[in-house]
Amino acid sequence: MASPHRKPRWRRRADARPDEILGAALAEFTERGFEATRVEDVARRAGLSKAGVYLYFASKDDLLRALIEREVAPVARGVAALAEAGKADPLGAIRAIVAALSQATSDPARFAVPRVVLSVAGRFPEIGAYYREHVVEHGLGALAMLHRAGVEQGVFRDVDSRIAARALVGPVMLHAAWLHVLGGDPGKMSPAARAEAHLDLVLKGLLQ
Amino acid sequence: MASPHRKPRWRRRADARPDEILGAALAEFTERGFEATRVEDVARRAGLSKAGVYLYFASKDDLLRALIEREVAPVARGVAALAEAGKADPLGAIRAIVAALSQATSDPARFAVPRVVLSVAGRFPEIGAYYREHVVEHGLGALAMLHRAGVEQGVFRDVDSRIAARALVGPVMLHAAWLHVLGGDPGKMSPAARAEAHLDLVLKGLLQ
DNA sequence: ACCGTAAGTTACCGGCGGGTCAGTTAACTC
DNA sequence: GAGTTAACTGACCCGCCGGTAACTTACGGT
Repeated sequence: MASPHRKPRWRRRADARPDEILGAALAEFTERGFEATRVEDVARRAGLSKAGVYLYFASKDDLLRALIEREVAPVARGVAALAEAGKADPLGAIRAIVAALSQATSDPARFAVPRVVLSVAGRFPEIGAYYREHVVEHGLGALAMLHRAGVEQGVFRDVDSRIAARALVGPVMLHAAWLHVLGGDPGKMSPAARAEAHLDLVLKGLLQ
Repeated sequence: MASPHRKPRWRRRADARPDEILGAALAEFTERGFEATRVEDVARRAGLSKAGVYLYFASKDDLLRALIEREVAPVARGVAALAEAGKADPLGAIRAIVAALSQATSDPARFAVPRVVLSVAGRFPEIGAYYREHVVEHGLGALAMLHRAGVEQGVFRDVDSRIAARALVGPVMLHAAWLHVLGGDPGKMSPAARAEAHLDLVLKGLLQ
């Protein structure tokens, strides 16, 4: 006999679906790139059918936009919080931020979004602009403010704040791109040690 | 009458074709991205038919590989030359290299190849690896050698040479990515001035 | 128990684009 | 010139994938 309590072929879970689909999309986009992943791949990984995805997102492009927006929001909040908290001790805050950034960008999963943005920005300039405004500009702006605060307290030299911000972040990002995009060998140095060595150099300078 | 000396509908130019096709491919890939450009777009821009392209390149992927290889070669030679020439005056050489890099990466055309590599490296890991070995590793290696030379001459502090190389190049590349990939506003500061300010910071340090 | 509806599914369509093929024509050789 | 070869083209093929339409099923309300 067929049990009257057989488990349903699928469940109605309208609340959870969008997040699950976006999660699957991030994973697939990271592994194969946006253009090469089929909507059906995303659907399968999220545990529903392709048409199911189209119940929540109007198009593949829309899926990408929604993904970036979702991922950007928490980063933007985190940046603002860190910057605000560090005004009293700019040097300490900068140390903490660079260390945290070095740690975060060492994790392929946490570098996934920048990776995707980098690869699709050519085809979707709005996405590039969105990411720049909400993450890059915001983050560099926060560091620049910390630098200004440090100048006023007499700890930092009075150089261009944007240059200072880039000098702090640039090498970390270069390393991450080299590692995750170009497939570089991580080597034996830990993210923390790398951050330390980098900070020492930028703070004290390269000259003898 | 139909002139017997009418100009031919096309010319046989087997020697020039490959280069022209690669040039067209670079332009199209830069404008639209690799995935979004059709082989026919490349063909049209190169002035022949789509089937003509397939006389010289086995596939679209092959076209991409050939392009990267062609573009990488001169850069690799240039790097080697600069590094060799600068051993006597490491500080001067580093100044020159950073200034030249800042200048070069400000030009969208000269940043086109890195841009394309960045965007396709996910789908073609061999291309990422190739670029890393022949350009990034090579370039950073040359800078690291200059740093070692400077340490021995007593001009530079004895820090990790790879860290030093990244600190010199990272901020410049970050700025280029911000400018050309994310669509940042160039602003009024000239590439030369930016290089100067950056060098001043990294050489003398951020601390008061 | 039985609706009504929203959440799913399966099956399909259409066109786009990578790649090929059969024929054409430029240009070199003798 | 006639013959040969290799460069080049136009027209075509076909598989893939974004998107949709028509149908089913879970499930809350009465």
